[in-house]
Amino acid sequence: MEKTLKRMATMQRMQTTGLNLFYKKGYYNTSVDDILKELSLSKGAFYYHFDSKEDFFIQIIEQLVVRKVYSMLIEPIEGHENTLELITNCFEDALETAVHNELDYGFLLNNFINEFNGRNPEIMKHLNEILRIWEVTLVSAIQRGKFNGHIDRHVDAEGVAVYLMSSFIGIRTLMVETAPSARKYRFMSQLRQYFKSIEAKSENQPNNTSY
Amino acid sequence: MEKTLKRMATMQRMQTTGLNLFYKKGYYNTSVDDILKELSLSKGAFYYHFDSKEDFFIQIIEQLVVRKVYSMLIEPIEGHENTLELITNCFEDALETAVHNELDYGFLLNNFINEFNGRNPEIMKHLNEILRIWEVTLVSAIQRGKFNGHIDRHVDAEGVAVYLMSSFIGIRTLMVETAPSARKYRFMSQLRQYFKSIEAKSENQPNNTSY
DNA sequence: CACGCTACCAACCATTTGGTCTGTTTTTTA
DNA sequence: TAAAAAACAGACCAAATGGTTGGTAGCGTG
Repeated sequence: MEKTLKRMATMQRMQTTGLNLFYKKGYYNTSVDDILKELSLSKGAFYYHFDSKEDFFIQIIEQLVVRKVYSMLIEPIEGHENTLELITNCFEDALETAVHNELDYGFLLNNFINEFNGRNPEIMKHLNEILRIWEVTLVSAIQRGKFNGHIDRHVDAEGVAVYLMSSFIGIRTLMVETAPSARKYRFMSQLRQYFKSIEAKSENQPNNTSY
Repeated sequence: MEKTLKRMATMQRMQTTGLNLFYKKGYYNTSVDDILKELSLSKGAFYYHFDSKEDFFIQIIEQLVVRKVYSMLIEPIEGHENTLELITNCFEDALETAVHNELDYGFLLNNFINEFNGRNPEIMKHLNEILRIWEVTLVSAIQRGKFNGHIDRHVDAEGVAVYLMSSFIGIRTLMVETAPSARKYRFMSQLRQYFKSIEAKSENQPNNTSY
């Protein structure tokens, strides 16, 4: 049964360095030969494992990009503690990782979305799906927060989610070339300011009583 | 003296359709021939007027992109009225334009920045300069607001500016493929919510008395 | 009207691109 | 251990790319 073991190993190697190069130089600006050169592999190997460059990239999205986004932005906010604190810490961690990343080219998802927008519907389908999951996760986190009494009952969960996604996408772009650490700090301060404005008013205590 | 009139006319034609195509398909994914075909011009014409594709694009930035950003995001917030209202209206208008644009590929600046980030320092210099001007304009607008008593004295002008830029860049990406109108509406609602949290407390009336 | 200069044409070039194809090595299976 | 299948090598191809070059309409000026 494990005859596919070597196959999977080389496929993963290809996908890993493929993603790195696509992230660094962009999809259209990275040739298949570029990836192969870095791996000391031949064209034959590549087209033995993948149908085309596009097929290759879609598999990268499904295998690697999805997981990165999950571990970075989805799972950290799925807990049942104070929602706003979870999101704050999640963003803080994600941005801190970016600061310490020597070679940062911005938010993976944002870069690819911008590259394929209106150009490759097939790939956009996959990228939009990831965005959708992120949005759903945020919305339900906010709603949990409202239910738990941490967030004001009147806030629009969808609105907050869109606003959070927007600001995150944007700050990742702004952090690439100019003062990433300072910008991260300023961003987080304002995020906390914003969160204060949607918190449940202090007189309404969290209704932990309902448990 | 006006013997250069025809020259400038064709150069502008080239730049206009060039920008449209670069915006639509991306810089690296648009060939010089693509632009020439749309104009029914030849290679000779192009390289008679411009040194290279890169030189061509830099001139486009200086001639067209800068002006678009100015009229869209800079000038509308340079007035002396209530700053937060100015910014709100400015964003509202900019996003509304995007909603009604049949073929919207996102925020021009964001698309190009993502494409050239860490790849073409020469072009990034120009794009970062535009961002810098936008930031400076926002910061001084916030400071005017603090001075005029519309904005709380304790807010960090730099922080607000970065936060505003982030969210704007991000929402433009999110508005491209999915429910632009709804997302714009939600975004604007949350922006107003955020602005309320940095407004001067109502007990401190705007110090129009100082005039 | 001839001269010269601007603005443009179009064939051409070297290189790179995604992809194919034939063959060789390596591994599994009988 | 031999045959069969899997994994890979690398030469090859057509199309596309940014850029070059020699030539030529058209037009203002002497």
